[in-house]
Amino acid sequence: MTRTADSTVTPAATRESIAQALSLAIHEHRIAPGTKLGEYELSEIYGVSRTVVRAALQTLADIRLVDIRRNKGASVACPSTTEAHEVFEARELLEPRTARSAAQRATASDIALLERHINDEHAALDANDPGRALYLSGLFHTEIARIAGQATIASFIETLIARSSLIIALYWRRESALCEKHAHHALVQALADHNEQQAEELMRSHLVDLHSALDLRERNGRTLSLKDALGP
Amino acid sequence: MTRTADSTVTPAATRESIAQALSLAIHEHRIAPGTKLGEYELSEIYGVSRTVVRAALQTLADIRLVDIRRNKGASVACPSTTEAHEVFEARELLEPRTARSAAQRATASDIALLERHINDEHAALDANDPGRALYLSGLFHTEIARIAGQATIASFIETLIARSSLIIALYWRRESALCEKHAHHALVQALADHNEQQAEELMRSHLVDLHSALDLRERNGRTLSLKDALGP
DNA sequence: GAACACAAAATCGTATACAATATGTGATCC
DNA sequence: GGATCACATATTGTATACGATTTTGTGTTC
Repeated sequence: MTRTADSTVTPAATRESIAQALSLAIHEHRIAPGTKLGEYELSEIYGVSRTVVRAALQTLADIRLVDIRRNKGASVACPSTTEAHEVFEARELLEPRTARSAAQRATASDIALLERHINDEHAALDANDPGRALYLSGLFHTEIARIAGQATIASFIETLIARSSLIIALYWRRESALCEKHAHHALVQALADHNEQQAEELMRSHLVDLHSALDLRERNGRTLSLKDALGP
Repeated sequence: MTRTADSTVTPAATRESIAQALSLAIHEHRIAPGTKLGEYELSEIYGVSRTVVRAALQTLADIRLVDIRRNKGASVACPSTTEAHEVFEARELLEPRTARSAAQRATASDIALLERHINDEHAALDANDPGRALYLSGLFHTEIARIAGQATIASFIETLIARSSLIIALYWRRESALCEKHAHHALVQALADHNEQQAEELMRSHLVDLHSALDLRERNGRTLSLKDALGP
C-alpha cells in the first residue's frame, strides 16, 4: 500500500494492474495506436518506479499490444494491414469452433451473463461512449471462449481481440457501423438453445462481417504508423 | 560486448538471448519441469545482472514455459493433465488447417528444408541425443506453420509446441516411442504434392497419435513436480 | 526424542543510481 | 541564409542497493 498526498490509501500498482489498466485504455480507444508510452511518465502516473512500468510494458509487448524498440522505448502498436488480416483469419479459425463448444456447455447463468454484456454494450453506446462499447463487445467474445472451457484457446482469443481493437482503431470504415447489433443477440440465442451448428455458423459469419468491414487495401506509399502518430 | 577473464569477447546476453537459451534447454529436456530457476544463479551463468534475467524469465512465464510465484521465484512449468489436454486440443484445432495452407504454398526449398530437419532429427536419435531429436521434431511443426505464411497463428503454434515439450517430459509413455517415424515423411510428401486434403488429414491423425501416446490419467495424490525433481 | 520458537541465510521485489543512446538546440562555417 | 557539427538534454538500458518475505538451521523446552 502507498499513502498518497490526500491521505487516501490506494493499493500499490503492480505489473499486472498497470498492464491491465493500459490494456483497457487501449481497448477503449482512449490511447491511440502509435502513442508513445514513456517509462518515467507512466511511473509518475501509477506511483511506482520505472522498474515496474518496464515489466508491465514488456508483457504488453509480448502480446503485441505495444511495440518496444531498443533505445526508442514503448509505444502503442500499429498493426499493419497484413497483421490485421492475419489476426482476423486466426479468429475465424479459432472462434467458430469455440462457439460450438460453448453452445454445448453453456449454462443458464452463462447466458444471463452474456445478455448482461450486450445490455451494457448498448448502454455504453447510448451514453455516447463508443470506446467502452467496443471493449464490452470484445468481452462478449472472450466470455464465450471462457464458457467453452478451453483456457489455452481462450487466452489466444483474448490476445487476438485485444489486437483487433487496435486494428479497428486504424482501419474501421465508419459507414459500416451498425452491422453487429443483431449478431450477438442471435449468437446468444443459439448458445441458449445448445444449437452447436448454428452457433458455429453465426460466429463464422459474424467474424467475416467484421473482417470485411475493415478497409485493408494496400496503401503502399504510406507508413500508417507515422500518419496516425501525426493525426488531426 | 563484455570481456571475460580469458579475454575472449562474447556478445552480451540480452533478455531475448537468455529467454531463447532457456527455452532451448527446456525443449531439449536438459532442464526438467519443476526445476528452480534462481535469478542470481542465472545472472552468474549469463554474466548479466538480475534485472535482465528477470525480464527473460518474465517472457517465458508469459508463454507458460516457466511458472513465477510471488516471493517464490521462477521454476520450469509443470503443466497439469488438464493443461496437457488443452494444449493438444488447441494443436489439433490449429495445425491441420495450417498444414493445409502449407501444402498450398510450399516451395521446393521449403520441402528441402523440412527434409533436412527430418534427417537432423534422425541423426540426433542415432547420436543418442533424444532431447535434441525432440526439439528438432518440434521445429518441424513450427517450420510448417511458417511455410503456411500466417505469422500470428505460427506464433501460437510455436508456444504450443514449447509447452508440448514440457508435457512430453511429464507424461510420455515410453512404450509408444516409434510412432512418428513415418508420419513426418508422409506429411512432407503431401506438402510436396500440394495435396491439401491429405496434408490436413495426416497432420490431424499425427497429432491425435501424439495426444494418445500420453499418459494423462488423473493421478490425484501425486505432485509430479517433486517426483521429477528428485528423479534418478 | 519430537516439536516449537527464534535466528540466520538466502531469495525475491522495488527503488535508485549510473551508463549508453537518441534527440533537440544553438553556434559556426560556407 | 542554410547546412553542419558540437554540445546539452532527455530517455532508455543495466547494474546495484536496500527492504520484505520466505526458507532453513539451530537451540531450547517439554
